[in-house]
Amino acid sequence: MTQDAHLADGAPGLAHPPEMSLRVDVLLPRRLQSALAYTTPDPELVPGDFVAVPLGKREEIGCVWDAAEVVMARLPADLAFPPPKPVDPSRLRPVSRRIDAPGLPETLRCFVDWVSAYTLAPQGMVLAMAMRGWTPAPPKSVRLWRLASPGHPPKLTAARQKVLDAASAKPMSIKALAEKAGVSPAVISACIKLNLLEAAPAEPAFRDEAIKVPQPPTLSASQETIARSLRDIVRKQQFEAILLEGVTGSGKTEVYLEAVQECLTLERQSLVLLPEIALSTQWISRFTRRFGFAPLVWHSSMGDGHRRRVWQHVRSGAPCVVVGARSALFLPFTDLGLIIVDEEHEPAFKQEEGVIYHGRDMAVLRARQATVPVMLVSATPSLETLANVQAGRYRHLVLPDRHAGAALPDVRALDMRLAPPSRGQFLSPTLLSACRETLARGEQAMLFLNRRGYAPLTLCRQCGHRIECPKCTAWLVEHRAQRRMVCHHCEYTMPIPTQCPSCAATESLVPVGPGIERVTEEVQRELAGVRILVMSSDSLVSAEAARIAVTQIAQQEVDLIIGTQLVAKGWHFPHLTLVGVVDADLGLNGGDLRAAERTVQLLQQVGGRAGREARPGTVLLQTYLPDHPAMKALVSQDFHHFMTQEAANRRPGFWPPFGRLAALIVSAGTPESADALARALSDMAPKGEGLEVLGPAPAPLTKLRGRHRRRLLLRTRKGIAVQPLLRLWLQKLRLKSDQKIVVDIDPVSFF
DNA sequence: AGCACGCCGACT
DNA sequence: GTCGGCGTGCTC
Repeated sequence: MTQDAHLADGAPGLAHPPEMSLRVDVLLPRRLQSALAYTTPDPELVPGDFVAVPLGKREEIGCVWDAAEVVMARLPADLAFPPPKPVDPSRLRPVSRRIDAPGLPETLRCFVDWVSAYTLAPQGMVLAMAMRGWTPAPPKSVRLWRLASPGHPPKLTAARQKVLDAASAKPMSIKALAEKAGVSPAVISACIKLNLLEAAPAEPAFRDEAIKVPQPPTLSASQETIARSLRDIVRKQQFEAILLEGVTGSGKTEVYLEAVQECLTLERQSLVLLPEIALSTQWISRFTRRFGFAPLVWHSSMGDGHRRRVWQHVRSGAPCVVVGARSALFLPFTDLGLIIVDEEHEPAFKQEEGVIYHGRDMAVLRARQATVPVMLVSATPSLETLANVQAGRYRHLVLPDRHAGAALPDVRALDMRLAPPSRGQFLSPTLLSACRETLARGEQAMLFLNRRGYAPLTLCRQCGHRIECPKCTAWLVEHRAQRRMVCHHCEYTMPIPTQCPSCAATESLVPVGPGIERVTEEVQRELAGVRILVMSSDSLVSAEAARIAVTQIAQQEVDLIIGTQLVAKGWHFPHLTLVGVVDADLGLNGGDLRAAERTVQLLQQVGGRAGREARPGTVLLQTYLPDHPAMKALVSQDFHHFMTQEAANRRPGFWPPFGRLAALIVSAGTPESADALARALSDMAPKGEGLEVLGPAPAPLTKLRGRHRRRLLLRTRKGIAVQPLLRLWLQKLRLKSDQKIVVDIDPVSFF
C-alpha cells in the first residue's frame, strides 16, 4: 500500500499519533519453556485473557501471562530461576485479537507457574492441561439469568420488582424474563447492571438429571464426631491439611461427603480426586443417592462437549462438586472451598508421562494457594503423609472401626513351602478347600493376582529360549483370549508361535508361572460348575462393563471373582467373604524403595473387600516369605507398626520422606549413546554437603520401546531444593539428537 | 503445524 | 567441495 492510498482511506495522515504499543507476555499451550512477548494497543488486556496471536505462519490461541518478574515473585526462592533473556523489541509482533470469554483465574495461573517450576516441565505444557476443556468459540448458547443477592439493596421500582418475581422461579434468558414480567428488556439490563440478577451457569450440568430426594446417611457416633470436625474445618475456609484415616469399610466416604455438604452450604466449589476413573461409577451413584444430584465428572476420556461444560461451569464460580482424576486440579475454579484426595496412598495419583507430577502433592499445593482445606483419605496412608502428620503439619482424624459392626477380616498367610500346590498349579489345597467351603455356604469368593494374561513367561524346553519383546527388556505375555503374545510395556504383539523362534523345535514352548487366565483355567478344573467373573483391564474395557460386573456380583449372579489390580478398588461386594491372594510376594521383588509399603497397601485394600457386611471375612495370602515384614503386618493387621518400621528403614539413608529424590531417566537410540550420556551426566554431577548422585545404573527396563535407558538418582537431605541443582546440571550439557533426559521429581515408580 | 537450519551421506 | 535428505528445534 502506498502512502497516498493510506491517506485516501481516511487515515489521519501525517497527524497519525504514534500507536501506543504495550508489551504483553502470552503463554501458548504447547512445548514452550515460558511465555512469548507480543505487542498490543489495548491497555485493557490483562493477564488471564485469552488471545489469538501470530506464531510463524499460523495463528494460535494463548493466554496473556503475568510478566516474568511477577511470575518469579510468586514462586518460592528455591524454585525461582533466571528469567529468559528479553527479545529484541523489533521482533515483537502484535496480538491479533482478544477473545471475548472469561480467562484463566489468577489462582490457576499461579498454580501453573508453580507446577512448572516444581516439575521442571515447560510452562506451556502445564498451561495446556489448564486449557483442556476450553475452546476458543464456546457455542453461543443463550445466557440465563437468575436472582442474585446484591451487597446493598438498590432502588426497587415496580418494573424491577416484577422482574425479580419472574426470575425467582428458575434461571431464564433476557427475552423470556421480559415477556414473563411484562416489561421491556431494558429493565432486565438495568437489573443486571445493579447486580439484582446474575448469570446462571451456562449449562448447570449437575442439575441435568432429575433432582431426587437427598438421602443423608445415618452416621454412627464416631463417624458423627469426625464429620463435625470436618464441617468445622470447611467452615473456617483456611488452608489446612487433614489425614482422614479409617479401615476399609469404616465409612470414610460418607464422612467426607459431610464436608462436601458443608462446602455446598457455603455455596462454594468442592473438588474430589479419585486415583482412577474405574472407581468413579460406583462413587457417582453413591454421591447421587446422598445429594439427590450428580457431581460434575472430569477425566481425560470425557468428550469435548462435556469437558467444555464442566470447564465453563467451574469457571463461572457457581457452587458445584467436581469428581475427577488428578487432571481436574487444573480446572479454573474461581470459588474453590475444599479439596479431597480419596485413596491418597495410590500410586496412580502420580502422572508418569508428559508433565510428571503427583496429584496428591499438587492437591495440597492447590489448596494452600486457594487457602482452603485439603483432606487426604485412606485406610493405608502413605509414609509421606504419615510423616507429615508426625511432624505436625497435617491434622490426623481416625475412624476407629468398621461401619455397622462388621468385623475386620481374619488374615492368614499360607506358607507355600509347607503346603505347595500340585505341580503346574498355583492354588494350594488349603485355598481351594476354603473356596469350596465358602461357596457351599452360599457366599462369594475372590482370587486376586496382579498379573494379566495366561503366563508371564513362555520358555522353550529344548533350548531355554525366552520369548521377549523386540523393543523392550521384557517377556511377551501370552494372552489366550486374544490368541496373541503381548508386551505389557509397549504396543507390540505377535501371534502365539507354534515353534521355538530360536531353535525351531515344535511343541517345546511351555508357559511358566501364573497369570489370571491360567488361574481361571485351574479354578474351572478344580471347582467345576462355579460361575466365574474375571475382572481385569482386558475383560472390563469400559465403565459400562465395570458397572454390569458390579451389579452381577451384588445380585449374586457369580460365585467367584478372579481379578487383577482392578478388584482392589473401593468396590462394595456385600456377599463376598473370602479373598485369596494367589501370589502375595509378587510386588516385593524389584528393589523398589516402596515395594513393601505398596504390597501392604494393595493387599490390605484387596483383603478389605471381604466380609463388609454381617458375615465375617477371611483373607488367605499365598506366600513363600511368611516372615517378611509385609506379610507379618498384613496378618497382624498392625499397619502402623509396619509403617514405623518402614520409617526406621528409610530415615538413616535420607530416603523419602526423610530426604528428597529426583530421577534422571536417560534414553538414547543405542546402548553406547545412552552410556555416554549417563557418564557425562555423572561426571558433571553436582557435589556438596547433603547431596548424593546414585548411578548411572541400567533402568529396570533397560530397553523400552526400542530406546536404551539408564537411570541416575539425585538424593538430597531435607531442606535442599533439587530443582536449582537440576537446572544447573542439565544446562551444562548438549544432547545429541538421539538422546533424551526425562526428569522425575519425587519419583514413585522405579521403572 | 510449518519452516529454517544443521548434520551426514552421495555425487559432480 | 557441494547438493540435498531428513531430523530437531523454534516460533516473540
